Amino acid sequence: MTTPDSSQSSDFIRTIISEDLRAKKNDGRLVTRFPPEPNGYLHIGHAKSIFLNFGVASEHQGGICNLRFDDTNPSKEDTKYVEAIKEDVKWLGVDWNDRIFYASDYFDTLYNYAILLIKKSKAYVDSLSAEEIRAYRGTLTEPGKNSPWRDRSIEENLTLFERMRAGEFDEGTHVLRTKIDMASLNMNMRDPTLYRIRKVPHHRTGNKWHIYPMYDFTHCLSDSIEGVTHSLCTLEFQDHRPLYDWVLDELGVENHPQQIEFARLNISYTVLSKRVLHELVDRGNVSGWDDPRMPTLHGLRRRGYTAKSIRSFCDRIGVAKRDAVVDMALLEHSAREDLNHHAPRVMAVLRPLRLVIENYPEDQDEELDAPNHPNDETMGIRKIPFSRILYIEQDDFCETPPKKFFRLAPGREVRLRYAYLITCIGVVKDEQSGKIIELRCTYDPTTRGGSAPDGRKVKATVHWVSSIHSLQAEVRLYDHLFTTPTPKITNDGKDFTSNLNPRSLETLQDARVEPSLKSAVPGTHYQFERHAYFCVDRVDSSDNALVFNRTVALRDTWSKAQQTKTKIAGK
RNA sequence: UGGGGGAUCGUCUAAUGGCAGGACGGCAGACUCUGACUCUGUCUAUCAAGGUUCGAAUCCUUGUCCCCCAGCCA
Repeated sequence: MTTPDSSQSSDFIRTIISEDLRAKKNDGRLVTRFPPEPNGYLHIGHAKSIFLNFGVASEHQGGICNLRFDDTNPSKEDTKYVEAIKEDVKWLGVDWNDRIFYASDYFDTLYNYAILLIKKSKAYVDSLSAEEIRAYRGTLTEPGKNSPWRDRSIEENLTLFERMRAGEFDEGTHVLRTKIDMASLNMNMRDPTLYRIRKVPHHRTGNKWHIYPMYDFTHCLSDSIEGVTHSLCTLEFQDHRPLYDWVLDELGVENHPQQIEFARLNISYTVLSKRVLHELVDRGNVSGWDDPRMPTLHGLRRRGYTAKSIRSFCDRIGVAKRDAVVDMALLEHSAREDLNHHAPRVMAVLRPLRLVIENYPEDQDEELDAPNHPNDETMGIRKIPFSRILYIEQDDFCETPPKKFFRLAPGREVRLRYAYLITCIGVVKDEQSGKIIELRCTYDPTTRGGSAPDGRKVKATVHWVSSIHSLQAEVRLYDHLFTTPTPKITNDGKDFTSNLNPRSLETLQDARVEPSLKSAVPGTHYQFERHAYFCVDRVDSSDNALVFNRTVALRDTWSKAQQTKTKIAGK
């Protein structure tokens, strides 16, 4: 079990649980569970549930939380998803110890419970087609009507159900349904289906079964079997709670957990629906479940989000019952907050502009000391090579600087970070295009390290790399996957993909990074100073082909001010 | 127009009859060898209308708006 987080704020679920515990309900036991279906990858919405379930259990003496795969639909599920889910949960820092379960482990028990219901005359085999069942169900405002097969004898039902199990019937010919009330105001209570025939192999039980139990039958019983006390799920299951309780009551089980619903997570500029994420993967809108633009845990991890930042994000958003869309900026803040402490600083020039220091000897170079973290000496220092020809960022030079532009300009002096003060004395342009291709500068040899003996100040410090010493790298700049805060809301009946952001990925092939990054280990986090936090891509990066993913940009009041100015000017 | 839920700063979220608070965000400033970080100040909220009460986000009444439900998905 993970360590309790003492700073954990309370929420309505924790309040209920604390009260139950104080009242010695369930003999003072606390058992929760995280029940993913292995039909896709986990996303950050699942992280919310994981931290809620495992978190609340860890906060109480003796509390436990199970990891349980809800694997009742073999046509959609796969072992590869089971493995990916386990990896993600582990990555989040959650330890389920040996408490890993599968609903499919309960298939025999579930089958016997189904027989019990039949014997109690509370379930029957229906031979209507799927379409007919739908038609008989009625509508939201009209009651349904009983199936003609509803009054089969217990013996006939038993025989038919056994034959379903034995694989004697084709898919769709029969189902086992409860006998509740076709006129119920709650659609879920109109004789919901318990079992359907599926003639596909299951990733864990192989060909043993030809019938599979439905969620409403499986979930409550699995909870009960595992001794779960508090079954936490999302809001859309509120209407299912009467059925959850009905099944357990009818079967007279010993342990009857309490289902409590909370609002699922939504984040602006992305989608958190496994179905939709599946579509993005299948249609090739992204490179896969682990595309760094995806809100999946695999994607976020590859993008450079840390488990800790995701946890603090989940702590911050809280747990409540109202529908909400959390600002993506809050997630980004959580990333910066963690990375700021831990990511070593390095210099990288994303869009290089050649800079020649005329008074620096051609055949000379030297090494300068640079701290790995400006506010944390314990992270040490590294050497950075300096020479006559450097690269700086194109954005750090402006031939006709606007007001408040502090960076390099003709005749202006700035500091090269941890190096020297330089002054721009000339600009070389391409004769054809007029594009600036090189800057001519002089340096002040007395300013080695970056400060002037005479105490003079400069308004800006720019980062740089030495041209011959620097390394080429590919840099992937990621932006929001969608252009609108609520991607599922579209105009003119268009598909949600019409809101996909065409600029969600910009790849820079000619970035130059300092040589200390030579053997950067995949998955390592860095701050490219004055740019952003980056993560060495765990899939594509190697010693001879460095690839960096931008996790999240540094806050940038300068460019923000520029954008505001442009916007105002555009009006 | 059935049933089940929900409405508090721009966004999340506290306050369970007693000062509407926190975080993100925005704005302004200080600091700065990252226009970062940090720090300071500041901005903005109880869905509406009635009622009960010394006192209401909270209790009552009547409305309004939003979400979910008609899978042999979970």
